[in-house]
Amino acid sequence: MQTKPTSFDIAQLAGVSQPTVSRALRGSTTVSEPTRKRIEAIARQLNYTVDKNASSLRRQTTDTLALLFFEDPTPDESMINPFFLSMLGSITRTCALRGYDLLISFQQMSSNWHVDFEDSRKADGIILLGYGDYELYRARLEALVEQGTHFVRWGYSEEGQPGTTIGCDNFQGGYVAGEHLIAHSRRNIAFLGDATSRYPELRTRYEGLCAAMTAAGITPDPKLQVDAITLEQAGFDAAQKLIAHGAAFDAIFAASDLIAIGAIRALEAHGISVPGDVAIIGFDDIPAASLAHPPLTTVQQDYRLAGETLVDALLGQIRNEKVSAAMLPARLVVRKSCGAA
Amino acid sequence: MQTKPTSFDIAQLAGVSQPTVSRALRGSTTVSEPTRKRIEAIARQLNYTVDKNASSLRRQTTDTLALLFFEDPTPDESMINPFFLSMLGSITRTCALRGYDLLISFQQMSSNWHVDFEDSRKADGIILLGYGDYELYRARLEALVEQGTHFVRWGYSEEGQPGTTIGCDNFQGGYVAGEHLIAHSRRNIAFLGDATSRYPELRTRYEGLCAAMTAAGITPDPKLQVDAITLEQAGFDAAQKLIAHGAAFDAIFAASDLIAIGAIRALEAHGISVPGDVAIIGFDDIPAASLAHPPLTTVQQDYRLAGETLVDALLGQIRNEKVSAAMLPARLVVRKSCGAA
DNA sequence: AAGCAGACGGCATACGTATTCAGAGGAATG
DNA sequence: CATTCCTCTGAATACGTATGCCGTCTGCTT
Repeated sequence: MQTKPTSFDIAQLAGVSQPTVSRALRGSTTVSEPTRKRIEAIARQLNYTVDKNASSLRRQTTDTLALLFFEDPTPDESMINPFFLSMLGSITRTCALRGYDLLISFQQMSSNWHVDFEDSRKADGIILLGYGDYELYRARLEALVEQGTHFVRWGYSEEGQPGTTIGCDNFQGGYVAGEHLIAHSRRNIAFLGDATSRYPELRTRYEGLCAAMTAAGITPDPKLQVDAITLEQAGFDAAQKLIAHGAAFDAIFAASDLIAIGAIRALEAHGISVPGDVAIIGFDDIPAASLAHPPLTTVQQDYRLAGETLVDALLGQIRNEKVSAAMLPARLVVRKSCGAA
Repeated sequence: MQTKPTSFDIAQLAGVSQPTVSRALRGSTTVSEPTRKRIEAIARQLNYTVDKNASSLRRQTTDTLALLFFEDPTPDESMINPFFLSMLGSITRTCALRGYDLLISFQQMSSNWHVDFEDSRKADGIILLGYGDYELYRARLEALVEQGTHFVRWGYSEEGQPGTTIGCDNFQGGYVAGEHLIAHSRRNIAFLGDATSRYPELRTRYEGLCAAMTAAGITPDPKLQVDAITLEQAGFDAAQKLIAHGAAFDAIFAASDLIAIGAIRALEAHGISVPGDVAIIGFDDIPAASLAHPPLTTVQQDYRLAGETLVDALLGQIRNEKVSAAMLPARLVVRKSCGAA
């Protein structure tokens, strides 16, 4: 068995024509029961599998999706946001269930990924995963739309935005975090995370927090907000800056778990106890959150549902269905770092 | 521009034949400089990309590798060994550098993955990633070899094993961990990790530890070895068992960081201080290791080199070069949990 | 002036599958 | 018994690219 068997080989052995083999194996069309059985038996015996390339070429569809990670400040691929890694598992799983293969790629923002997948018929559609400077790639998204490329994005969802976006309800997540802290008598809540338009997801979390504070009659103090991107080191630095600034605070809401973990490290270095002096809540519920010390209370994004929703939205779009943006709920997971029971 | 441009379209516009276009874009063969320039200009202008399926079909090669994760005790894809996730980044990166796409798939051991990739010409070769019951899939590996499928495996490397295996020097890793603990006056070193033949990687780490102890004149105590697979909960349980057993120990070498982290949790629950009462060293250097409390001293596997080596070995095999197994060095990363400066 | 090599590029075809069209045979119907 | 209508299957072809083979034209040699 040096050379891979083709549908012709099977046809010959079964005493039928190649098209009949194709029909029999592909199901649907009219092939008599005995013929089909015979063909299937021979196919199994020869270990036959349909040649993916020939099939894709003929059908003009690949049954493959492409997953594109891109992250702005990632010099090293080891620093991929752990939350995205969790989602990866869910996405591959959903793809497999739906009968699709998954092509994966990490990209620099600068590369011309937008030409590279559906154009060359490597994939039927693209899933975009990554935070980053939104304005930088908005033009590219628009190009994708114009080009008729199928894609969905994870992230911040906004009116009039190109393409379909699936995201977590960042505002609500920030709100429940704020509520919880306030309910446990914290009043001076700091926010560590970028509040500029570069990272709309993070800013929205901040807005949720502010809304919760305002609702409780507390005025958010702009001095208690420090920019940080989603890296542990950024969290550390931001907390340093916050402390150095001198404004009093009894709680921190971090825009991500990594930031929170970095912040804890900084607080600890300054002899500030968590949650005694300062309560902390993170965002994402990455695997490391429960390992942190103290275990991190955090706003959980349902990566499982997220992956599933992304894949199904993309498949819907490929089938030319009307697909709309979706906002997934966020849920508070209470552990030790917030000082609640 | 509704329909994707083909090499015919370009040919027509350039006033040449389709084969000339193919030759011009593919490089190598004889096409005059001006013609090539002209063709390239038109191609760029039309946003032309080679149809991957047609090209693969014609050339009988896909320029795609498949990455197969499989893990024995993984009910949930979120529990993928973090070390493998780190490696994923390195593998995708190397693939991209080498001009290959990467197809990714998580598999149950029970599925018939071995038929599914190279057979159907989805990929030119397969990278196998995952610990697990070795005997269970040895037969499948042999089938792959017989079938002439190109593949490389990450893991335990043994004489007479089917296929090419790249792995970390687990023995040496265990040895340096042992040496370090002994050098810091720990004598009663426990090992948490499976020492059966089901997980040869873990057992080899244990053997390395034992060798170091023996070299220092210490006789390893079998009572201080408790089976555990690479999960945090397993580490917790194993440590519980170790404590309950009553034998004295002043150090733990855990077969993986997850086990170590679980063990720390168990020790802490029993009021045993780390590293005061018990020093701990893990294995892998997963991202969470440095976040653990105390930060975990661990034997680092170079995931970066590992991914690169895997990809290059596979590509070598595909090019029919003689590829041999490789053993990558392990390196001790000293943090707080071992009690050294 | 005739021959010849070499550079360039076209023709034909193959890769393996899926689908359209049409035809053969049989059953059903009048 | 003739006609119609299915049911099943084969012949032909298209998908888009890459490559072996061969022709042509230029320019150079003798």
